[in-house]
Amino acid sequence: MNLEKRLHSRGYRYTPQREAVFGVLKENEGKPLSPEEVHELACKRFSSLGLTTTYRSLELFCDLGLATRVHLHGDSHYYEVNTGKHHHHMVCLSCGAIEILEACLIEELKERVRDGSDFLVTEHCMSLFGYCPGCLTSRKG
Amino acid sequence: MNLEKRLHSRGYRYTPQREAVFGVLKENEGKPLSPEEVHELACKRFSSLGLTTTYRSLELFCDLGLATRVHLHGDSHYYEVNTGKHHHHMVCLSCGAIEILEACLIEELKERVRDGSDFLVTEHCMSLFGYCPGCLTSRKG
DNA sequence: CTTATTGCAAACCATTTGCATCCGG
DNA sequence: CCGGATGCAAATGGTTTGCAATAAG
Repeated sequence: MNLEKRLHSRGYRYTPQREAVFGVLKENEGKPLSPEEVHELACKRFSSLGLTTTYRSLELFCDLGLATRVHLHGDSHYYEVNTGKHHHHMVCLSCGAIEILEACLIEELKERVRDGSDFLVTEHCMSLFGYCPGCLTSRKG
Repeated sequence: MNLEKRLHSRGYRYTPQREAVFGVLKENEGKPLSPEEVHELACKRFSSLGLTTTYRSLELFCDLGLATRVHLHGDSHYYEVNTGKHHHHMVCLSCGAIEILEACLIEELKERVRDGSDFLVTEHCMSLFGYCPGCLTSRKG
């Protein structure tokens, strides 16, 4: 289902601003972007796009399940198009590069939680930090 | 080693403000606190403590390895005294309660990363979200 | 005495909100 | 046309910074 139908099916309007923001997310699948970055890129598609609208669109897409918030070390938020594929991220502490990590041991961990307490786990977030291949080699260089 | 010696050994001064802030962290071992919360509690020990000083003390303690930043879903930072015991947190989405989770599968995950890419993992953060035993039972009624 | 530390006020910066205008349906 | 959506400007809230006064060693 495309963006227009998704929006209409939930009673929202299909606007060029939303199209621009969503287009940027899709084009950067797997690369978490800050609202600022999204705005800058989306302005190339719809030049008069306001930053406020960018924020509001990103939140809306999260509500609709079209995008997800990514929680990294930093303070600002990041957003990614929701592909349905569960994954985490590895962030390079040197250059800031972000790699996708498909491995996730949450199911095993949930088992342990279930055994150890009555807490019901419904969500989780995890990020790994370290050094990417590029920074490792140039450092040794 | 106590706080006074730790500070002096690194050339910092031992002040009642720092003592108050550190005391609050120690007293709340295992319970991540926001700077605001730390400030409020520390004021009971040193009433004229400024919020700015609280922020600066918390950062200093992290640098000295006496405290650690905790990364939860929310936007504000949390701090915890550093006990040396690695652990994560489970946050209740209903009442906000935070439970300590000692289980951690990072070593297994590092193995997988090592096999799958050249990324060198040095740090990680993880938080689980869900519902605590109390909220689960009261919800069922 | 010397200078790190403190507390205040002001600056900062990402994000949110109020509101008049605009435009999708 | 009508109400949701937009963009601007102003407000917000957590955090940081500048600076003169203070106090640790």
